[in-house]
Amino acid sequence: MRSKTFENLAPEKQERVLDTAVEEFAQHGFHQASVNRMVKQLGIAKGSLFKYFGSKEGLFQHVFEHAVDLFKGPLKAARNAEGDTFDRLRLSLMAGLEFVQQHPRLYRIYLKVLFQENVPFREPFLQQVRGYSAKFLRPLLEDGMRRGELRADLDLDMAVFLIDGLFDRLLQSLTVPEVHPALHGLSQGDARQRIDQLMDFIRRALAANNGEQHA
Amino acid sequence: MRSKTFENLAPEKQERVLDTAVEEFAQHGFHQASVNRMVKQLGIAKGSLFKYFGSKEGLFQHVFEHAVDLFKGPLKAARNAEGDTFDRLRLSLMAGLEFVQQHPRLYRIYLKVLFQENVPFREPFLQQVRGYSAKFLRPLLEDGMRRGELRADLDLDMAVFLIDGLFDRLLQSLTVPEVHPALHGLSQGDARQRIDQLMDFIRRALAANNGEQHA
Amino acid sequence: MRSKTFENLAPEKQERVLDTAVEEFAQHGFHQASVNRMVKQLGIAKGSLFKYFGSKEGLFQHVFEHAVDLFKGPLKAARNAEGDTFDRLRLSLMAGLEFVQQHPRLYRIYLKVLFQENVPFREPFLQQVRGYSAKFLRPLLEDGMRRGELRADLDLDMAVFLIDGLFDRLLQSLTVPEVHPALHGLSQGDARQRIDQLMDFIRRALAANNGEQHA
Amino acid sequence: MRSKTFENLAPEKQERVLDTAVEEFAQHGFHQASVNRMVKQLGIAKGSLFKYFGSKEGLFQHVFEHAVDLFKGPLKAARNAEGDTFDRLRLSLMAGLEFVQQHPRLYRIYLKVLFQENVPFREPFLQQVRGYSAKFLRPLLEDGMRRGELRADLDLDMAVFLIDGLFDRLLQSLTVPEVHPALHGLSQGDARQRIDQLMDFIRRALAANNGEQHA
DNA sequence: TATGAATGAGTATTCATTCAT
DNA sequence: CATGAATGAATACTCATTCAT
Repeated sequence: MRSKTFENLAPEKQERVLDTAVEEFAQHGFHQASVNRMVKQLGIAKGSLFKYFGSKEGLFQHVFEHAVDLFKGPLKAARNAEGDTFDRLRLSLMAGLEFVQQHPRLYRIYLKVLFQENVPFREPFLQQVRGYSAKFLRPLLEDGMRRGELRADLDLDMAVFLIDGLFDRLLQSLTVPEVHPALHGLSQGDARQRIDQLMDFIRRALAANNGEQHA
Repeated sequence: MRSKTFENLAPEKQERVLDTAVEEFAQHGFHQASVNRMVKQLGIAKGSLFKYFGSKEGLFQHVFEHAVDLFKGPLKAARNAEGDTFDRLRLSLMAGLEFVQQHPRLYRIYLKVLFQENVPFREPFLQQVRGYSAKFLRPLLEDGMRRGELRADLDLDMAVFLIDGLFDRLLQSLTVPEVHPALHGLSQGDARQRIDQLMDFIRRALAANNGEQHA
Repeated sequence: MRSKTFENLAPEKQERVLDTAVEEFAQHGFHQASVNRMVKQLGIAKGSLFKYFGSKEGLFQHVFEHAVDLFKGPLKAARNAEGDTFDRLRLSLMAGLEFVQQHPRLYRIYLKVLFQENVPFREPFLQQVRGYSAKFLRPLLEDGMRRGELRADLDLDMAVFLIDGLFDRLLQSLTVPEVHPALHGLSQGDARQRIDQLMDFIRRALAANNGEQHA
Repeated sequence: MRSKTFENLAPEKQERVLDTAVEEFAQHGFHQASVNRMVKQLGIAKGSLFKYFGSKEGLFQHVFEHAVDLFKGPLKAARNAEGDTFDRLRLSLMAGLEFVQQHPRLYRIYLKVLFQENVPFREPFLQQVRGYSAKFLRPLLEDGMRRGELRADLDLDMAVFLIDGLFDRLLQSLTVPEVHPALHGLSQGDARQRIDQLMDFIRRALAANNGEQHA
């Protein structure tokens, strides 16, 4: 969707456009976001933005692709992590936390899209994120079972669901004020403690030996 | 907000109006919902709807209050449930499941409101729902600790957060297609099996004796 | 326009309806007045008001006729006043002042109608008020000329215009805040003084002997 | 309030828009004026008018400012006039007359605003017009007293009120049909005669020597 | 290539009036 | 006779999109 016109722009201008769009979409979601506000904020002509992206939808897609690109880094790092299954899970959670802390607006956009129907690129957007579970979490757990670190009777679907859900919820709680005010805005140390507690829960629920080595 | 005019209407008409509004809000959320579409769908004059509720906001509030009323029943049933802590947790989850299965659109509205800012009555709406954890889940867990059914070293905040998050996620997965397609639309039996698996996780993570009696 | 239905009402109810209408029209003028507000204020059904008067216009006409009726009394008193021309002019001004002080809302309605086109019954309304000059002021001045109390070279049209305009302006200034704040809300004594000053002006301008006997 | 968009328009289009707005506001007053009618009359899109002025209120403000600008010219001319106090008063009346004859619709708007509450910019609007008396008429009369052309016992407040009221009334009568049909639409010569008569009245009422030099 | 004026279908909301009960 | 639910054309205003300059 993004035209060559946009790619020919000075990189810093491209960045400014992207940043403004991210801010607007994060604050208002797709439908309530206003192209008027964006061009006003940017100080460029309305026609220009449409030349760059064709439509509001195209602009949104650009933001989406950018977010996916940014997410690839931490994911790859987590994928290559070493240690036992739980160590690697913990690292992937930390990677997620780092991402949402560095890109809170992208995370907000994702959360807004989650339950907003009629948002363009919603399906590919969500599939991409779900790909995390399918392509990363599941293999990790399969590996954990092969190694005997996880209970042999574990239902993989359900384990993926459990971890995915808990991780997601914890990230929301730690970063988005309105979901669980109680856990929001913890200090670095407290956040780490919550993460440890969560990992403890997961170990107890999933580990082969009831997580006793953990004590 | 709801005027006497509306209360004087024939009950079946009240129901039709409510149903149409629920459908519209569930599909589009508050801002994208269109009063025009609603009156067209209902076949009534635009002025009538505004006579009934004063404003789009008033109509939304009516829907919200209706939802809260509907939710009180299952909640009360769950509150009075007997058995050990895990039995009671399970029953409350079943109550939640029954509610979202019978009123999937109300659940969708709630989910849309969660991450939509600028929605009227958002705060009271969410507080009402959060009240579930605060007034119901927490006392239940406290009771479980007193009885010695839960680990003595359990952090209550975290336990509430964990269960609340998992229950919410499971309900989403079982009822809202776009969140976790894999778990959506299971047969009754399969859904029950998923619930059992989830309860097993929770027991392992929380029970005093590592849930061994469960085996 | 006023139906028999209305005339059959209990007099105190008739009065309440009239009073509410006067208040609404005085506050908002004809177009901005709201029938909704009136029936709400009155606690009667909307249909009833329309039964009584047929339309908003009919209600306005009723108010108008009521105002004219009320105005007849002071006018008659002023007409029968004794003394020289200037004494009688002064008494008619005092009569006008008393009227607008006792019925400020009716006066406000008149002022709103003055420059509001598209107001029903505007022409008859204004003609009725103008009748004051034509039927009362002009004969009084004619009489004054016959008696030799007024300059023989006086242009009657212009004299009527002058007095009418000044009286009207003074009443506005003394009773309606927004026209001439400087003169509004004077004490009884000060208002009387202003009236004396005005009469002095008029005597100087109109009297046969330059108003010297006045000193 | 007026946007750059409007200022960038071709001057003749700006004029057409302004003219249409003046016509609409003069005919109907602020509240009854219809933006729909204006754009229909202009043959432009509804959105355009709102781009130009932001709101109906903004459009009204533009008209108001335009009127004030137009009024500055005649006022300055009157201020610099020479001659005795009455000559200068007469010239200022002539200036007013010329203005209302050239811009009758602006004068109608002013008259409508006078007794219409809830009109935006009403207070500044009226203050601006009242400024005429405060800044122009009063100094002129003070000067007249210093020169000994006016009676020494004159109450200035009252004199300002008198002249202001009479001038206003005369302008209304000469230009707005519904106020005093008798004086409306006079020929140029007749109008001039009326003005002379009015000035004669004023001289008699205010002059030091009872206006005898006038005979 | 950038601009920004123009568009027009869309939004929520109001209100005098009608008429079946 | 009184009621008040129903009407629908009207209101001011928004906004993504187009296109001539």
